[in-house]
Amino acid sequence: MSKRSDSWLRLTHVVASIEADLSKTLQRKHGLGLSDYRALHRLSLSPDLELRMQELAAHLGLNQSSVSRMVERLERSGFTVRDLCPNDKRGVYTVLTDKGRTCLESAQPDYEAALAASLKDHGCEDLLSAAFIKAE
Amino acid sequence: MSKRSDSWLRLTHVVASIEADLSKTLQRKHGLGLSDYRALHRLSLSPDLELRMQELAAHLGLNQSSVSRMVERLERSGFTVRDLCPNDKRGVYTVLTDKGRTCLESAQPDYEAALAASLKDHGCEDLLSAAFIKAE
DNA sequence: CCAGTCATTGCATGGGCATACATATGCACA
DNA sequence: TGTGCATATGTATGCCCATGCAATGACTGG
Repeated sequence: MSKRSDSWLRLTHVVASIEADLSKTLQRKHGLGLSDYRALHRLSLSPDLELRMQELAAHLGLNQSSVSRMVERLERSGFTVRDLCPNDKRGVYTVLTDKGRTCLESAQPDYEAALAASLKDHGCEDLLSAAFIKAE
Repeated sequence: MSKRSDSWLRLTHVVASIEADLSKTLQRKHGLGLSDYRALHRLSLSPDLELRMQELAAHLGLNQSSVSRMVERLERSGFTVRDLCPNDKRGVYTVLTDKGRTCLESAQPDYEAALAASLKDHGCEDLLSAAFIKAE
């Protein structure tokens, strides 16, 4: 009955479907999960190519423990290294490696392309502009 | 750089956050998962309060196997019962029980309220209307 | 009899919550 | 001033859950 929850359902389906597309593309072409890709991306935007776990978690919208394990994955793949924070011995920096940067750069075009294609596939080419008309 | 992927990221974060809110509300107040709630809802819309696994999967945007296990959960809680399809012995109907209908009816107002509140919290009160301006 | 369809099941994965542990910080009190 | 304790913060780990994929088994229809 509620128009609102009905629209919400549609929106979530579309978003989930597109996210799945992106995830599969990244996995297939680069062996990278969606969160992993986004983590690399975030790191690449950071001045020193490094972020603390919490910052990463906040940026990605993930739980702190999930990030801890994600970083473990990234580190196993050689895309990042952990670096102890000198000032605060509790803190841990995750630093993007050259390999990580290279991987990101190779994945980025595929990600962008897949996003554009998937949006189009779902007839949502103007969803993003519509969604953020008034955002800031 | 890409404005598109940037907006997409924002959108996914908002959606994920709201979905998490909804999920927690349902879990806390009714012991129901988000997919479970939506399954009950779909079933309630069906003429005979029943759907086959595949139909349910399609409606929910979930994998067939996920639905199979979800129905297992619902059945354990007494919200649905399985019913063999007479014409096609491969098929299985999932039928909403009275208990299931009751549970859904009690959860529905909370779901709607939580959705409205969460949308508001995220400053997305007009996201839905914006998103579907041109949809049909 | 064979190809396609439906549901279930084994397995792997990513995520969250609660907890543990190390460190930091602030505060009370002598 | 300094010491010690309580509390807060940062990360890692154990556990559980929902989901997807692939394989299986039952059945259908040509």
